[in-house]
Amino acid sequence: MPTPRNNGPLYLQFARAIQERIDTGEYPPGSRLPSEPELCGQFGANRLTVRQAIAELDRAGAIEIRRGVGTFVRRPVVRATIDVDPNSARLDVGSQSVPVPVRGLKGTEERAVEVSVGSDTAPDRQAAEHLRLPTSALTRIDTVIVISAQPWAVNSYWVATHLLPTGFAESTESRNTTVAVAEAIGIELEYDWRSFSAIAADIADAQRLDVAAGSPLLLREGVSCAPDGRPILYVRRRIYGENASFVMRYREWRQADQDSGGADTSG
Amino acid sequence: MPTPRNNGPLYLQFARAIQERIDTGEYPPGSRLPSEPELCGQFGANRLTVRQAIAELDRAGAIEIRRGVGTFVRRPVVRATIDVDPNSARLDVGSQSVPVPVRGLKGTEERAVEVSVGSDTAPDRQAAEHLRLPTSALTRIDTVIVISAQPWAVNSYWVATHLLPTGFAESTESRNTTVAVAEAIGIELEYDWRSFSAIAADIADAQRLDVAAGSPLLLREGVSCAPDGRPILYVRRRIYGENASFVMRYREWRQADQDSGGADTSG
DNA sequence: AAGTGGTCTAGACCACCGT
DNA sequence: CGGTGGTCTAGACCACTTG
Repeated sequence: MPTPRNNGPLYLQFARAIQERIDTGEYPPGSRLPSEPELCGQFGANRLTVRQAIAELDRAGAIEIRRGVGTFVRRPVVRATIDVDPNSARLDVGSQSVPVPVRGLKGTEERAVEVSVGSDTAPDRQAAEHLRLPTSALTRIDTVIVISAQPWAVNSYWVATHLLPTGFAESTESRNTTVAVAEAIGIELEYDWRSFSAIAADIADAQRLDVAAGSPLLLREGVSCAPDGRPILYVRRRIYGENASFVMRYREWRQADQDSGGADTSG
Repeated sequence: MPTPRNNGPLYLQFARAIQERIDTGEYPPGSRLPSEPELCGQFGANRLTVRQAIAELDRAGAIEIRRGVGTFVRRPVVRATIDVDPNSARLDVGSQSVPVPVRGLKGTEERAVEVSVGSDTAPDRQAAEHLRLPTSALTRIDTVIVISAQPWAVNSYWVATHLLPTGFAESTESRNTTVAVAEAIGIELEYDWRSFSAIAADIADAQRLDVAAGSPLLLREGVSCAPDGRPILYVRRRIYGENASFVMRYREWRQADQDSGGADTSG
């Protein structure tokens, strides 16, 4: 009996209705939403339609679904902050020392999960462009950074195959890959550039990060170069969006202009 | 006839299967996927199940669905790059001059879409904390940046209500809000800090940006302060992830160390 | 055992796009 | 017009969590 198509599809109307109940405090943070059958009754709609509305709110990050338990209004997220300091970050010494302000943070490790030579996907071609080499000349190292037994980020590194000693891949387990690469090829690496953008988790990344496909990821790409400027290493780090925030503290830099040599905490 | 629950739900198996066809080049970029009925036949499953697999790939950004036409493998995205230069960006003069390398880029404007005083949602409380004022003392200005008639970003600005002249909201149409605020309150604004992270589009942002709820957005937050360091303005800009990438060119900064006063292109 | 959310089917009708 | 994807229903069975 609801208005047919005046206000868009039913499931969006329901999603907006529930969101409004959250905004007005009718469903406060942490509280349980009515169960799916209950909402079906309230809205007079099929369960699948109601579920579509709920899925919308879930993807939007407004609610948290706990299977077998119920659906709850999400509390505001606390993100880890990582400083990006252009003055101290000029030497690329990697960045495993993520200052994550989360309880029980022990055991940070970077595990290589896959090494491929000369593969040719879209990111491979992008890497080839940045390093000015054909994809066939590159080795790609995929790793996962695990913090407190939780996958925190996935990385892909590309470097010219001829620079790497044979058997390098096997030796990189549980190590900082950037440092390992720099040592292996005997070149001190500097930042060329770094960039930030937001992407959707593809199916492979979603599996490795244990999140839903399409989840927002913070993509941090960059090239590290030799002291003479030759591009050596292309890195693509994908971090689950809620896990991190990169901060540039302009005012602090201004105040401590002559200070230098701070700890590298750039992610 | 398919294996029941050994490899996870059917729709994920189908999604992975289709993704693999894309990765192997069986479905090259730009090509049309089989229609839903065709895929139902291939997989021997219900249309809704197949659609769930397709939706997964859509959210992951692997495909593009054109209603009434078909479903296509997406071509790699070209992102606009925006330089973040800590040396030239010390004065906050706003940043409407986004150098977007997209054809037909004319007409950039920032429209105020909503002004509220003393509202008290989660972001409002965050703003209050950053500006060290109660939420009741703040005015919030929501704007949309439109480029080539396309919504490009949504912004929320918070500033102490008592600093603003009465009737300010009506005068900000089609203007750079940061500049307008700075002029209105008669204070020259500097960057205090800026941060980048990734968030999911909530329902309101999704509507304003004309994207699906849950789409990855690049969140750029920050505080601008008076020359004496007092925090004045808190900004929250949400940009559709595929639209922008913020770049820090360390090597260029190193090479041109004494140069200063470049154009402000920070988004 | 009871209640929650997760998956899947069969079938229907609609909105959009191209020809 | 025919084919595409979008929405919706009714009903079934399953997996998970809690008591």
